Amino acid sequence: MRLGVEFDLDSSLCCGQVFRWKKIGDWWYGVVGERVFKVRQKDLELEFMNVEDDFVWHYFGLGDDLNKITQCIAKDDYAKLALRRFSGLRIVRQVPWECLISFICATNKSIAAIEQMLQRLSMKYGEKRTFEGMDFYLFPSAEKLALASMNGLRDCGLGYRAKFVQATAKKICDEGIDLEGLRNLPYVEARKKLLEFSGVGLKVADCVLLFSLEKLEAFPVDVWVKRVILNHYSKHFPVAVVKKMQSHESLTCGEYEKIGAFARTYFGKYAGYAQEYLYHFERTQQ
DNA sequence: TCCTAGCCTTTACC
DNA sequence: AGGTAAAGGCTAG
Repeated sequence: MRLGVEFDLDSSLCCGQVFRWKKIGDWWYGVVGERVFKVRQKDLELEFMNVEDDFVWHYFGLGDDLNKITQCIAKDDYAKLALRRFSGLRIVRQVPWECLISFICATNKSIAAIEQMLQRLSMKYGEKRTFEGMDFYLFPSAEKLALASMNGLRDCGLGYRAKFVQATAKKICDEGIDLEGLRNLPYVEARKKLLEFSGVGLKVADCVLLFSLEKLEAFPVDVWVKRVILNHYSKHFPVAVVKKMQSHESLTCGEYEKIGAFARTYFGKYAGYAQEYLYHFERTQQ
């Protein structure tokens, strides 16, 4: 596929929004829903195998007007630096179910640990598919995880997250919840529905909204984004609020909402894109 | 209504 | 080797 738009495959898959892609040589191998396929990029050429054009177009968010988005969120020198550093990074359209479970599991875990956990879950409970002589595993269904034993889930390294995963899977099965359908709700209402799942607070909900439900105004605030705010945007907050944010590591709900409200006012309706560039930039500045 | 403290497991990295 | 930080959430008070 000849790209008529700006895109960077590596940045998009390495910025911490997805956990199950694997690079072998210059090919990225992915499992999305029932599909197992591979993708590689050479400048303006995006090459892929075992998947259709329109799926790739939608999955990698190639329909997003990145020029417009970039202009919109380039509000200051720091944001411009991050935008330039990872130009072409796009928000991927994940499968909501896998995204929900992924970020429920992500609490208090580093990215390497999250990847390992999700891989173990998939190998244990997901269907095996063979592609190019290699084994890949679909992400397990809600039915499968709802029936999984607590010890089985804990063996995958989930720890206290096991009961959240099981309860969420059960709720989806029992109530026949259509996560994809949340795309049709406005941001605040879709968020309210997500918060009803156990193991889902404001941060996890925002990740699911941004990375799978196309709510580009969602602005997930984790420890890294909090550092970005304290180090580069503190002048936009009252001194008392900044002092309180510095005093303890985890955010209160009130502080979280204040940061989100600021981000949507300051960066506009594509605040989520700003978050992803800033997050990735902060993390790679070690 | 909002905030706080204590607790929840495991992994990776230093 | 031991300590700490890691894309946090739940509950009681």
